[in-house]
Amino acid sequence: MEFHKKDPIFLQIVEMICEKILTKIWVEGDKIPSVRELAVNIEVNPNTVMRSYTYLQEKGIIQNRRGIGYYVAEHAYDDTLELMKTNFIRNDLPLFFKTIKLLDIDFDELKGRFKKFKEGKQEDENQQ
Amino acid sequence: MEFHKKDPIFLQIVEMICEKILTKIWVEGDKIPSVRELAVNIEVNPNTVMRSYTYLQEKGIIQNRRGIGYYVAEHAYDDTLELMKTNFIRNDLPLFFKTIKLLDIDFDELKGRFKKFKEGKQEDENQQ
Amino acid sequence: MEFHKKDPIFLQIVEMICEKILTKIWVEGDKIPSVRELAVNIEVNPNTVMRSYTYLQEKGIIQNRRGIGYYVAEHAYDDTLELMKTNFIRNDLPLFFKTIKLLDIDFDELKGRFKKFKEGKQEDENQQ
Amino acid sequence: MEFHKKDPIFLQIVEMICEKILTKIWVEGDKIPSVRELAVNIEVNPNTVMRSYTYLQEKGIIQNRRGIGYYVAEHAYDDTLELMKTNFIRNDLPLFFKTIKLLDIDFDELKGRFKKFKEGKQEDENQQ
DNA sequence: GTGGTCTAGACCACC
DNA sequence: GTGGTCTAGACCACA
Repeated sequence: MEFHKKDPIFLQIVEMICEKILTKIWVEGDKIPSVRELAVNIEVNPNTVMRSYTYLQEKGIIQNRRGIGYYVAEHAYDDTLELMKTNFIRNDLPLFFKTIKLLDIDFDELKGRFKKFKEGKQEDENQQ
Repeated sequence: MEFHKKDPIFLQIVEMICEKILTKIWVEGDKIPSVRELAVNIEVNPNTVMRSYTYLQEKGIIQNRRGIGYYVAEHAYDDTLELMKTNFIRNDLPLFFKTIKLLDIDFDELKGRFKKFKEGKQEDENQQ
Repeated sequence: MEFHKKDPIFLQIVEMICEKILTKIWVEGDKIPSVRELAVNIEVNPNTVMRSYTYLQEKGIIQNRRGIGYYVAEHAYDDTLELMKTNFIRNDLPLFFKTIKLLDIDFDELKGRFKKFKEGKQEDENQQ
Repeated sequence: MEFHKKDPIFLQIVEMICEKILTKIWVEGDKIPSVRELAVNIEVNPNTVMRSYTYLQEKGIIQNRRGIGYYVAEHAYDDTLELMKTNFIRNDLPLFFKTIKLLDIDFDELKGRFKKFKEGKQEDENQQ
């Protein structure tokens, strides 16, 4: 897994997990990889993965069964969607709008790009 | 000037300057405030302002005339626009699209929000 | 480490690091000293070392692994050589030639001097 | 006149004057431009020119006749040559040698370049 | 432990 | 007056 340096790594892991849940790759009740296992897979310090899991547990998206492992919690899909949506609308969107306006970018042109993006990424979707 | 703590202050200063240039408040050849002057104005340490100026000079957006001060460089407007635009398209846009798709947000609804945003900010526009 | 005062210290540190890379004392993938460690070693403020590292990172010669430290980047040797060589040919050489011509210095005599220089420095070579 | 930012401007002016003397464009006894005149010509603060003249006067290369102006001093040619030569050999040459060695540049190839340089610049020589 | 940012204050060379 | 560099020391987030 590759990380950009804009956000902390543990948040990028969180996001990766949220994606799995939103795309129904992982559904409620599924066991997710152990801290160590994931750490090895994505070549990251176990502490960092631990931090991601703790974060997600606090948000109620995953649950720990002691000695067994972490599981996708009940209502995880809805909670994740809710969490990311409010986050997006509160934080990302205003900045996004500000930039579009400042750079004088045509919103309709963006729509075209978005369509292409959706189609172009179709095949990659189930990888990884 | 107020700073959020998501980005480092010196980058927020950079952005502030870029905005001045993009909105033509500062145009090519204009002298910009001296390091110390700006530092006092926005209540920040001169080192921090210095860092912003150095950064902008490396990008070719401002230029130093020795012993005199910093000036908005030639082609600063075009360079700034270019720089921010490619940056936006390469980095922000893909992430933005990815999130919209993942959260299944309606693009046309966004357009409505954007219109409101633009109008809502109308009155601030001519302040500085 | 001793510094002359013609150039800023942080650039002398940069040069020192480039030399280590060019002489293969440090090779691609090597971890270089942490900011604090080097700062103590060469008796300089950590900020100054930080500045050197940031500079080198921008040039793509070293890379940061978050929370771990700085490493000599891929192709660092080639990049460094390339960077210094073009720099030398574009900036130093013309000035050098201009001066030699102006002072009417014999080029072949210089060659002799250079040989002596090379031999005279021979014993220092393997120190660090 | 254009200045690079490696050296202070006043030293670049000094050098420019030395060149005029070494190329015999200005010879002993010649009146050189007044501080103000030169300052206007090369678009520089008069104080800066003044500093150059003072510097040269201290070195005995130009002389001030009060109320009249500055003149190229006796033995200016020899003194300039001497001054620049020792300067070159003491400061520039060792650095130059060090770099050539580090970058593993062939000295004989340099000689070829120098020849070309000499010829290529032939026609520019008497301008300015 | 690592880097990264910031403040405060000093000193210097240059214009 | 201007920028530029450096030190000292602090604080923070991240791995």
